[in-house]
Amino acid sequence: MRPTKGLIYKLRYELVEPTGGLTHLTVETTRPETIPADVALAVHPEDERYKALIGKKVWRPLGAREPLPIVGDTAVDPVFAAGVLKVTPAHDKVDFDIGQRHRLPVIDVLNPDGTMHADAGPGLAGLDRFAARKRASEMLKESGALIEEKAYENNVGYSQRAGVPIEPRLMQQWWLRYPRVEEAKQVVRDGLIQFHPERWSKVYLNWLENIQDWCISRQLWWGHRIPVWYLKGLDREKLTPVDLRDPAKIHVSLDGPADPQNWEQEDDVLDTWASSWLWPFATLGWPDAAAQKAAGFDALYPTTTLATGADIIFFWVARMIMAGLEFANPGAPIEKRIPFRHVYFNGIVRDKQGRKMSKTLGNSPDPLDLIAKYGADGLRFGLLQIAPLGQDVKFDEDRIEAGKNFCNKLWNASRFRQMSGPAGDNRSLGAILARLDPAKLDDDDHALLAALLDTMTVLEKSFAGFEFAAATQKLYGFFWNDFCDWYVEVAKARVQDPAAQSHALAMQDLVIRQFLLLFEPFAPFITEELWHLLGYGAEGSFLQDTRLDSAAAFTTSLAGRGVKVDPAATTRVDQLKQFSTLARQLKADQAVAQKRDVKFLVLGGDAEWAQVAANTAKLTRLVGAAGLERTTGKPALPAIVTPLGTLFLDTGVKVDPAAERTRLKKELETITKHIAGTEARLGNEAFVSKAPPAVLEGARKQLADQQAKRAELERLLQALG
RNA sequence: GGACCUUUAGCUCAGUUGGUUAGAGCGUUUCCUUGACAUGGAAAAGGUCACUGGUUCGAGUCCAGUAAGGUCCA
Repeated sequence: MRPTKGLIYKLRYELVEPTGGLTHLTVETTRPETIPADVALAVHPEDERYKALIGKKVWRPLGAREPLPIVGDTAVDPVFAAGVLKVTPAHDKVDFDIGQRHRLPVIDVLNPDGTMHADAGPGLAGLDRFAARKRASEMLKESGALIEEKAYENNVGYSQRAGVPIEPRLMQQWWLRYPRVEEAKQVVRDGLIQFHPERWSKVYLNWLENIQDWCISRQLWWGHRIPVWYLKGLDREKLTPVDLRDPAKIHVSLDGPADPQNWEQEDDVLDTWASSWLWPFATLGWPDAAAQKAAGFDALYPTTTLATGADIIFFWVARMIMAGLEFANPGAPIEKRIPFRHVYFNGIVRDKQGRKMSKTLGNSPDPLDLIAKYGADGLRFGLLQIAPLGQDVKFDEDRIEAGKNFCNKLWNASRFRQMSGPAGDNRSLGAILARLDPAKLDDDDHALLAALLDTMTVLEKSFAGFEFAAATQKLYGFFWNDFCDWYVEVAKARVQDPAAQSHALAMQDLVIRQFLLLFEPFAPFITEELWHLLGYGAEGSFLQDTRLDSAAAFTTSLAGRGVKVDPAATTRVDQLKQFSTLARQLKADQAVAQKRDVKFLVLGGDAEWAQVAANTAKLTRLVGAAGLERTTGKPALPAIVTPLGTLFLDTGVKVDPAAERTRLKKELETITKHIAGTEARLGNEAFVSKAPPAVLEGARKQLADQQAKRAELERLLQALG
C-alpha cells in the first residue's frame, strides 16, 4: 500500500423513479472506468437519508444503460463522502462481499493485461485502464453525470515487482479442501505434538476451528504445475459448476489423462506452500518406497523437532501436520503419521525500532559484517542471549558486543590457566579427577563444584524446555562471576603454594573442561580451539564429538574419586564474598585508594573470627589489606557491619566523627525501615497462622539478623560519642 | 473487526509452581593500567513492576477491566 495522489469524481446516479423529492444519488469514486461493471448502489441500512430508497433503482451512468438496485449493507460507511457506495463486485473485495450478500451479478470489464474489456462498452473497450479512466470522466462530463472532480490521496496497493497499482479482478482459481482437519486439531490438543512456547497452540487451534478451503492457484510460472487438464477447445473463462464436475471436460489426477493430445494442462502453478507442506516426508524419499528405505524414512519419520517462526504457523506448520497425517505412513497409528513431535518457535529478530527486517527496508545487518566485527561465536552467543523463548527480539549490536567480550573472557581465563603452572594430563575426565586431591578440597572448591552442578542442571532443564536464553545467562554468570571473579582470584594464593598447586590446577582444569562442553553449542569455534590448546582431547578427537555428562553422571564420577560436594560450603563462601564486598565498600566510602593496603580490625564472635582467620590470605589479597586482625575493643574508627563481625578500617588518619555519624545514621535508618516491615509481617496474626513454617521461620531469622545489625550500628554510634 | 502477545532501572531484557530488601548486560558517576583479561577490575547511583479494582496472611507473579504498543488474519 502506498499513498497515491489522484482524482476523486463526484457523480450523479439518476433515480429511475424520483422519490421523496430526490432525483438522483451522489456517489464518489476514484475509478470511474469501472462504472460499466457496477451492479448496484449500497447505503447503510440505518442511514435516515437513504433508508427509504432501499429496493428502488438508479440508472447506470456509463456503459450499458441499465437499472441498478439500491441495497442496504452495513459495510457502507455513512460518513464517507455522501454515504453511497457504488458496488463493483468484479473489481473490489468489499464490493464482492456485498455482492455475495445480496446475490448480485458480477460484471468483469478488465482484461488480464489491464486494458478494458468489450463489456466496458463503446468508447472504453480496448483502452488501457488509465486512459480509460480519463476517457470515462470525459464521457461522464458530456452526459452531465459528473458533478465535480477534485484532487484526492488514498492508499493504493502496488505490485512489489512491477511497481504499478494492483487492480482486483476475478479469475478462475483452484481450491483444495484440507484433509485430516480433526486429526490435526487432536494431535496438538492431546500433546502428541508440543508447541514451544505452548501458547502458540491457541493460535493454531483457533485457525483450524475456522478453516476455509485453500486457494492453491498462483499466477506464476515457476513451481509445481497444477494437476488439472482442460479438454481442448473449452472456454476456461465460461466454465459452469456442472462443467467443472464433468470428467469429459475437466481431468484431475497426478498422472494426467490417458490421451494427453486432447487436453491442455492448467498453466498456473501451486501455491509455494502446497509444495512445502510435503517437506517432512518428501525429503525422505516419499513417495518412492525404495527411495524411502534408502533415506531411512522409517527411522527418521516422525522427526523430533521443527524449528520455525510463528508467523508461518498457518502457512507451513499446520499444513505439514495435515499433509503428514494424510500422506505419511497411511493406515498407521496417528503417532506414526505426525511429521514431528515438537515445534520450537524462535523469536523473530527485529530492528531497534521493532520493525521486521526486510530487504525493502534495508534494515537487516549483514551477518558477515557482524562476524568480522565480533566473531562468529560472539554473534551466536549474543543473539542467543537476547532471544527468550517465543518472544521477538529487538536487535541491538551492543548485545553482540557483550557476546564477543564473553568469548574474550573465556580466552583470557584459559590463557591464565596455562600461565599458572604446568599442564597436567587432561585427556579424560578420569585423568583429571585422578589429579584432584580429595583431602585438599576447601570451601571454595566445594562451592565452585556446587555452582557447576547447578549450572549443569539448569542447562539440562533449559534445553528440555527450549529456553536457550536462560541457558546463556546461567553460563555467563557461572563463568564470569563464580569462576573468574571469585574462584580464580582466591585460588591465586594456592596456585603459588607448592603443596596446593597441583590440586588447585586440577580443579581449574576440571571446571574449564566441563564449561567448554556446556558452552560448545553456543560458541563452537572458540570452545573447540581451547579444547585442543588445553589438551582435553586425544590426538584427532574433537570437542563436538565428546559426550557431555549429565549432572547426575558427573556427581557419580566425582563420588568415584571420593569427592562429595558439601552444600554448606556455598553459604560460607557467600559470607566471605559479602565480607570482602563490604570491606571494599568501606574503603571506597573512606576515599582510600583501592590499591593502598590498609589495616582492618574485626570485632566478632569466636566462630566468625575463626572463619575470617582461616581465610586471611585470600581476604587480604582480595580487599587490599596490610593486615586483618581481631579486636575486642571498640576502636573509634570507620566501621561496617558484616555477616562475619564488625569491620573497622584503620587508615592511620584521625576519623571525622561527624561524617562517620552521618554514614552510620543512614545505615541505621535503612535497617530500621526493614525491621519495621518484617515486624509488621510477623505481627500479623493471619500471617503467623497461615504462612507455611519455612516462610515463617525465614521471616523470624531475618528479623533476628536485622535486629542484631541494628544493635551493632547503635553501639558504633555510641562509641563515636 | 477477530485472535494472540507485550508493558519491570535511561536502553535491551530476566524474574521458574504467589513468600526475605525485584535481578543482569549496556549506559551513567567515582576510583584503578600490581603479573589472565581496560574486550578488564572495584564500588555507587538508578525501579510507586502501565493504570484501576479484586482474590489472598502475602501479588511483578493469579483474576477482571482500562490504556498504550505490537503481530497474524490464508
